[in-house]
Amino acid sequence: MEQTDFQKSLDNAEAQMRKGVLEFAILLVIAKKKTYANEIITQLQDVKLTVVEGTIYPLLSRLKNSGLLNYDWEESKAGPPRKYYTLTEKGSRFLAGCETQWQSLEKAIANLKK
Amino acid sequence: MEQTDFQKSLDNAEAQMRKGVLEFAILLVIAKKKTYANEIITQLQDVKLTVVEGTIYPLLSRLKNSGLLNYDWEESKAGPPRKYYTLTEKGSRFLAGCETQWQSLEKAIANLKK
DNA sequence: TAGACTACCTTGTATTAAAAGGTAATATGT
DNA sequence: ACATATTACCTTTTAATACAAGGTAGTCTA
Repeated sequence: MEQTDFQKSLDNAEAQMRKGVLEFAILLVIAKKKTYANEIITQLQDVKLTVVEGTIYPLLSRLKNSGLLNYDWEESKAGPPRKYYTLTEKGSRFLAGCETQWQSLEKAIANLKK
Repeated sequence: MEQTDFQKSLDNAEAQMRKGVLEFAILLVIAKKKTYANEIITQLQDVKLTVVEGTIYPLLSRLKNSGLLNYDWEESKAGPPRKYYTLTEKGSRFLAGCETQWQSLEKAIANLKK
């Protein structure tokens, strides 16, 4: 019971950290190559960043509406058509900004440990 | 107007990242030496992690209620008494868990860049 | 003794991740 | 050809929480 609560708090802390970089992580995935929602989820899973559909769809829409992403429909050989997302020029600039912020965050944590 | 929106989005992304590590950052500060709310705010400010009172008080209470922190009142030479926080044994274990998660997050981002 | 300063805390609001549920297109097995 | 499974899209509701704003009280100084 005690251990369970502790683990729950730790899981929550992990979730908080993950949330913080989610947008950044998604942009990194799309920057590498055009992809669609389910593939992004898999890619993030591979680096231990679990995200679910209910999270990613609204987020992709938000990024699209902000002009950071574009998409085009593409047929699939094994299922319904997919929305393939790419970065816009604005999205690339935004990603660059995120990288800077990420570095500054890494520096901040490193400094706090000193 | 365009530039303003862009900057707003970036600021938002920065805020998200900051939020994600806030709890971790606060624990790191307290781990170094016992401190009180306003001093924590200053310390975080010094490493470019801006936090305000309305954020930190509820958070400290939460951590206290979870058994991760303790506090004791101490007189001040220049103002009202202060609540000095320290890590409990459980808090130390929790912090260790956070460090592990942070490292795994750094690894995740590094992998996504490859 | 009035004002400034420092410290504590609470309430209301907005954002947003995640849970849960829903629609539709294609493929597969019988 | 029809039912089922799979893959893909999306929306609605809920809960957590950072921050803005506002409030109380102790201490110091002029």
